[in-house]
Amino acid sequence: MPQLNGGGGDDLGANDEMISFKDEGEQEEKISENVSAERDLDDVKSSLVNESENNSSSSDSEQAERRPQTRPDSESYEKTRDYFSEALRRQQDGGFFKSPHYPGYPFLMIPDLSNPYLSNGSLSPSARTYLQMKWPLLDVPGSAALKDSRSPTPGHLSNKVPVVQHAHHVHPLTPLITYSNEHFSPGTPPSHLSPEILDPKTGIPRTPHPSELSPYYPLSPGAVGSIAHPLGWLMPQQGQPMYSIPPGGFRHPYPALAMNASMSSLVSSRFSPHMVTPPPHSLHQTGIPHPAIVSPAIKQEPSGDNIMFAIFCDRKSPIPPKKEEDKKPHIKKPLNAFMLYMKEMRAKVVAECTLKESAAINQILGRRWHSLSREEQAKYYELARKERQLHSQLYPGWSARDNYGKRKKRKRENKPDSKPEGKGFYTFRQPLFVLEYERKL
DNA sequence: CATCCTTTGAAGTCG
DNA sequence: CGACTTCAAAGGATG
Repeated sequence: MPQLNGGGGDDLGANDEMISFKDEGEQEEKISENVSAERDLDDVKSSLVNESENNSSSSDSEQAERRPQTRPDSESYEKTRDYFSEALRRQQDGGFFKSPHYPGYPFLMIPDLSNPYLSNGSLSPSARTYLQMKWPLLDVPGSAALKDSRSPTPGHLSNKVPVVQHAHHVHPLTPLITYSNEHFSPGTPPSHLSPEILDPKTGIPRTPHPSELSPYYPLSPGAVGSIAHPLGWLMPQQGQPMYSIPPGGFRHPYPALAMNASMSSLVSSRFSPHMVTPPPHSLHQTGIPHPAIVSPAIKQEPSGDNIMFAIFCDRKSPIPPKKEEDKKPHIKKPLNAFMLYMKEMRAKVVAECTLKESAAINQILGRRWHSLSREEQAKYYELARKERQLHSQLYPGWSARDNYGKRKKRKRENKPDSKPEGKGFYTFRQPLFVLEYERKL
């Protein structure tokens, strides 16, 4: 549950500098309301999840009262609905299932796990996107998959989970960006955040060339086309998947049967049974790991190259299978709402300023997080809730305890407000960076 | 090269 | 049960 700010939302002010720029920063149009609404916001945070489970949207009148300036959301929502329509149309046309131009990026058209509808009856944007992005590397079993990119329904495309293929010449993101960051970035978003590829010089959206679609996942020789990360908008930095893929990761311990069982409960009747039941022969190829699985044999965050190496060199994995089996793969924690928000917004903040230090970026994002409206935050809480839900379904036995203490993180001996050596840089300079950035906005 | 920094939230441990 | 700790992401800084 969201932690409440005991002091009326001053948790951001871990130090005095933070407090000082808290009042003069970005989004001035929100500040006045934030002062009064922040506590309210905090108060309601704790109820967001449960509330969203029962009624994914809060009172319209209340929202209108609280956030009159969030009206642009309706615009973006309209666009979102356009995406929906397009996605639905293509789905009905079978476009997603044909011509897997991006065979490595099936979209998981798993409907909302619990509450896909907003109060107005519309499908929750996050509900639709959530699972599309869940397994960004799903179904990239090997080069064969790529070579078989023309197959309408390739056998390797395991149907353990609903898999949606992109039509030719359709940007994998375009029809399926269901909730965008438009309301966060009214201006021209960075190309890596945008569902469209923007010309770096003109900023004009253009049709991405396949070779441009995936700067994150270099293809192995012989691979056909590049793969655009369906979560590129959400994880624009490295194009890393929500969860990393272990080397040889498609032999991961995640039991396909368990996945079938669990996923089937997530799959609505919208999906034909053939999508759910995978051909047995594909199991070993596409024993699709949830991206949360990270082999202990590698660093937690493999580069895109490593990922692709893992993908394309599955059988040539340098890690002996037995050794791999011995070591329990590292299953990451599901991301919480703020982490999801950070993933989505980080690149935008980075693009808007020269800062690259994550600590500074995170400070900005933390402030922005607090400036979000209730419904904006609710979107991420809902997303995080589904994240946890799916995670628990995928890894029934997993517990956060499994990762507890694994980092051998050196415990901070100092209190947060004290100034341990080595923290000086951040303690004194980072807020200035942030302040500078805030002033620019 | 491992860890720190920094953020919020979830979930763990501990008294 | 409340307080505290750890880990999720990120990447530059630091030792």
